[in-house]
Amino acid sequence: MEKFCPLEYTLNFIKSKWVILIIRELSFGTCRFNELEKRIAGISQKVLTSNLRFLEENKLVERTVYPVVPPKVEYSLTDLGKSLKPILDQMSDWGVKNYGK
Amino acid sequence: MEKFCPLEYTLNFIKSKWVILIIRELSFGTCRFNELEKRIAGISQKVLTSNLRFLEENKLVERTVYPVVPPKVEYSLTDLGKSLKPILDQMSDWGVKNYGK
DNA sequence: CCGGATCCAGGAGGATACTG
DNA sequence: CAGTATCCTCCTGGATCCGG
Repeated sequence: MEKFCPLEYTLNFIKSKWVILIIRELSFGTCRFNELEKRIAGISQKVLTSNLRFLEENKLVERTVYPVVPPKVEYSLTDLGKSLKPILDQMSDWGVKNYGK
Repeated sequence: MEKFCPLEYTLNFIKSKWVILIIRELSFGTCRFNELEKRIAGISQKVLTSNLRFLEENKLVERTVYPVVPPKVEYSLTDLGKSLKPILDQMSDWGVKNYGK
């Protein structure tokens, strides 16, 4: 049996390039699927979908479906998701400061 | 051409489960290859080697070879490597606080 | 003691086409 | 608009064996 490692636990949520980009976009506010796809350059529909599912399962992101035609689905960060933001900000700061060293 | 993303840049260094464990071990002080292998449960020689090479290439870890028989090689964190520690600590804190939510 | 060389499995993610 | 369904490629990392 593996010992629980909080560091590894957290890493599992943010180790994906796409996940952190999604969290950053959603930190600006609620956003529709299509809007996310446009804002995150290079992401495919499949990858966006699977990453959003993953984030939803882990309660970092909330999904709201409006039963209209055409479909409308909105995504937003939960409080738990928002609580990751300081970590991402710190990582971003480190990148700015140490790029190219 | 891709735009530079500091967040993604930093993530590249710490997204590996093994890398963060190695950095954490080395944050306690200089360590030999064999010692690292024993302390990091479950890591294989190949993976430990390749991760250390990666960290060395990116100047996060320093490698010192003593030309003796049997071979002796010591690894330690550079200042750049040490500067990642606060980020790892913050991630660890988040894991402790939010595990199981 | 410290690796390098080789082979292999699993998962992330890209490309493309299709649908309620 | 918001996905599903397929197929395919690359990379991480596990297992094992060999060498200075």
